Amino acid sequence: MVVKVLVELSNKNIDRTFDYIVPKTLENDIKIGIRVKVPFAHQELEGFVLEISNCSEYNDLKEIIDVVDNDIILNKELLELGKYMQSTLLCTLISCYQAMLPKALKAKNGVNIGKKIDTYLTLSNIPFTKITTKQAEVINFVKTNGRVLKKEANLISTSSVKTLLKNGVLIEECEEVYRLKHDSDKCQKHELTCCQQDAVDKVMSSENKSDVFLIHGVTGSGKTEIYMEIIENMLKKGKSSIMLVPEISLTEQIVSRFKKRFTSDIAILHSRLSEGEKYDEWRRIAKGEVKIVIGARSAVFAPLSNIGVIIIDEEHTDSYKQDSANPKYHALDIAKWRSSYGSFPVVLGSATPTLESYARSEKGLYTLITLDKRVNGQNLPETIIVDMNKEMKRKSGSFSKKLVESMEDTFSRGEQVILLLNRRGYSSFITCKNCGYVSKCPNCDITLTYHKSSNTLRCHYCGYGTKLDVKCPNCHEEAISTLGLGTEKVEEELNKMFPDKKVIRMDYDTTSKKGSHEKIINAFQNHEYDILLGTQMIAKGLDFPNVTLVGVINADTSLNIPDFRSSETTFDLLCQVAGRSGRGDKKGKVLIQTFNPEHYAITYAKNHDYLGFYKQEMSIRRTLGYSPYYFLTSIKISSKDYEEARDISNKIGVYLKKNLLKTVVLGPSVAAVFRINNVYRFQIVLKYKKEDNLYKTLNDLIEHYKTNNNIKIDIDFNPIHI
DNA sequence: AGCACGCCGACT
DNA sequence: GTCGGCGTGCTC
Repeated sequence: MVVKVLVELSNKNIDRTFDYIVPKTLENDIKIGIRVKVPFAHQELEGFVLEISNCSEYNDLKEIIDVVDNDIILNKELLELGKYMQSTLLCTLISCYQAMLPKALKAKNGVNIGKKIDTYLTLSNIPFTKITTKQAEVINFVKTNGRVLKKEANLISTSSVKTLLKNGVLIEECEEVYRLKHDSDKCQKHELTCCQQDAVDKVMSSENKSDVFLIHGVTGSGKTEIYMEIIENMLKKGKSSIMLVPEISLTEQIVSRFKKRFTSDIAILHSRLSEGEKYDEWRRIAKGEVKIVIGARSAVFAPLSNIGVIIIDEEHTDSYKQDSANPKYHALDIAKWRSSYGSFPVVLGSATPTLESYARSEKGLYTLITLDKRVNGQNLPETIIVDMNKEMKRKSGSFSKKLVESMEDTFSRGEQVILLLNRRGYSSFITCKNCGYVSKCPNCDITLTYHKSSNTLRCHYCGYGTKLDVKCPNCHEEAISTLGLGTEKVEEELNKMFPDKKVIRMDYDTTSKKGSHEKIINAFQNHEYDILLGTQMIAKGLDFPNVTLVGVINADTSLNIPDFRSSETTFDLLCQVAGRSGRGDKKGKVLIQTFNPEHYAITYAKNHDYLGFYKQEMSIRRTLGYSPYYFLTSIKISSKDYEEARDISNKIGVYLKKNLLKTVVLGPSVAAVFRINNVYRFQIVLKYKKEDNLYKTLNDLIEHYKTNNNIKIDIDFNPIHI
């Protein structure tokens, strides 16, 4: 027996299978999709069995060392999906398979996290003759309880338990235990409105078709109830469901709503679980013990069988696209592939769909379902734009008079306030008033951010940190001062302005500890605090009925990012955060402070006018030749050697221009952040509508440079940021 | 990704 | 004369 094995190393040079002989003793354990241990280039590696055959073209085969799994890790669907990803994303096959699995199952780690096993003891019917007092105690303990944990019986006498097992008086049973506990108090489902029921019916009518639905529903229009109803309908038909939600909105709030309705049929996958917990959840899914999976991006790979629907909530969220590591996949593409593989619908939901999705629904590729009413019957909150250009002349700090007054008003009614500031840390940057020096990271081309609590300057790219010195390192004057503002500084201002009001801050720094996210939300929910101040992570999904005022301290930060999607991001963010106001039965209000009061992203957000924004942004995208009118692909070329990076980038640019005749080749230019961790980065952007030569040309490019370890070529199709 | 093989500089 | 630098190339 010969097996074709894909080893765990992700390298273009070995992005193929290698043949191994299976020793007779292991032949019975071999299945396609399990992991095996093999000798490979003077080391022992793990790899996946992708094929079984009885011969090989290669005649000097080595033997596999061992079999790692009993059960199949990659089923037929996932094996095929990986190949699809490899060919469309131009990455290594092994990286695709590894992206599908919890870390504990990536080859190599398998050994470290084993299953957690509990051992139980029961009484056999073998008669016992001679027994000691201790043994009698153990037998009695087992007899009265029927089935006991071995470790509990061991407390009486370990040696007695051992003897009784040896003599066959006791029987040992092993059971895998899952580390996550699921509560099981059922909750009543809400009565659906006609609009909601209509949406459910539409999706259910495509039950066995791989159709895509786009639910465009204003914040508070009850999309979650629709999802739950669809899932329940599928459940009744014996089908399973996957629901993707953005990582940051995967809070206990949402999860408990689902757990209460679907009890133990549900598995949760998110980054705050430990590796062991993730592995357990994955095992429950793979064994068919659950029918519903809720999770962030990678949950789209959940090994469920008989899938009825994949739902992607807040589909405009950019974290559905993996953009840091390979494979740079978009969960939506994976969902679509699985939907055509298994013939079931995909449901996308958002108050602010991506232009791409909305354009597809206009073209008839997706079925559009619009929900323009909030379920509580409330209108969307009144939104006021505050022109900070006028305010600044009064030197009023970060807060306009209007915002302060509105806050006082809200507090006087015993209601709560959410403040959004899209910038963590104390202030944006540090500068010298004497010579204009700006502190930058020594490894990256990035301005350092000041964090007051630790009195340090930190690089948000590589994590570099240094103590702040009041003396300017350039001109040696004591003239260092802070410019701009961050959450820490605003918190300080708030404490001065409203000394009797309690502020809780929620940003990357205060939520990095496990469970702190939940704690903050719960404390605010219980009105232990009056003000929730945070970065964009407060904008999504949170539901606080007592919040009637949302203030956006500075709407311009996201507007000023040099990216073609910055208007869309800003519009989305403002709509999302505005949706946090007035969710209960009280009227909500939103205040947006900005230096660009006329900007269309802000004015359309003020009027909650998605379509207006959509039309204007689409016409801009059309003139500038961006997505969704053109496809974009970014190619990053990086090297520690500046000259080599530059020269090869130029060469690649020439090569691409010669081979891609229907494509606009932009660059090479230096990447947005030219230097990160002392690696120099260049970028080429391709713009095209249809380019038949694209994959061949890029594949040849990768082939050509795959042996050069000094140069890294990174391809990102439909990048989120360029 | 590792690790060996291989061909050139400063030392016991 | 040898030890060891890391450039190139292979891994069933």
